[in-house]
Amino acid sequence: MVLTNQRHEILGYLKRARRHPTADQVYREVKKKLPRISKATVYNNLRHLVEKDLVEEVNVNGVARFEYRRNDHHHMVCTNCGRIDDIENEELSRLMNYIGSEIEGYEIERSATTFYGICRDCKNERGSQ
Amino acid sequence: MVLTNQRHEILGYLKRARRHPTADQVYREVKKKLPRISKATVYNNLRHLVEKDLVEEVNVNGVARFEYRRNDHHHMVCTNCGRIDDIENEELSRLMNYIGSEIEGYEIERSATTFYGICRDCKNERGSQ
DNA sequence: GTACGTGCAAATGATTTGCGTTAAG
DNA sequence: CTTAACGCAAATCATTTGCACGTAC
Repeated sequence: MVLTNQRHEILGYLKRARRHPTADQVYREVKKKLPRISKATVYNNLRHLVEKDLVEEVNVNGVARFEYRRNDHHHMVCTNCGRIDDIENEELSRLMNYIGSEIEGYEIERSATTFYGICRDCKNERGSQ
Repeated sequence: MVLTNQRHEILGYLKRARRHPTADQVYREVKKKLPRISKATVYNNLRHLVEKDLVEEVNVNGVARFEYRRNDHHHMVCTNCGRIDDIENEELSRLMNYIGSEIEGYEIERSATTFYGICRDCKNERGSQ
């Protein structure tokens, strides 16, 4: 893989990011370091990094979000503010892998579990209104 | 809810459809019965039906797909042809509900599990090439 | 009669692509 | 050197919106 400056900065930013940024957010952030970078380059690189399994893509409401690949985990999406949190649950991961291996006909490559709800911050805000 | 002809046909089509059609597929099919229907009407109604919980929306690769709401179930998406199949697994449903109820802070409303892989048809096609 | 729904066309927003130029290995 | 990657602008695709007209109840 050709390690360009652009690719390096994009991956670096994702490594640091706690949240799950959209392509546009990655673009804005990386632009601070590399002001001449184009949006197309960000999109191309994100796709590339996902293909190389260095980055994970999570699709929420039709918008792609990205995160540096780490342990097997699941997602919680706040339906109010759009925030995503990671959760780990070994029992769930184990069951998913087991089911994946048992499905007739299909050859499962991966799986994703997402919980939707209201995050603590949004719940508090609502309560205090 | 105002039950217009358009809404009736859209819901009727989804009830019959075995697959999980996109908005465009719904449009094309319903157009056969109601040639003057517009795409906007299809989109508006699909959104409406989802809000009313009569229809379920599944987002795959950034494209919305729809299905008439039935039992709690999960999805398998073929990464080759895009086909979606439903699977039921009580143990998984039970565990998901349990985890959802236990997550600190979040107030979970729903959850979704999707398996990605190669379906039987695509596997056979590849094998015979 | 009135609010809600429809059809059309235009707008939006995310993502992709074509192409001439640049830089990594 | 040579191929992959870049930057830019234009294109594409799914979805939404504004508005004048029509229809369910």
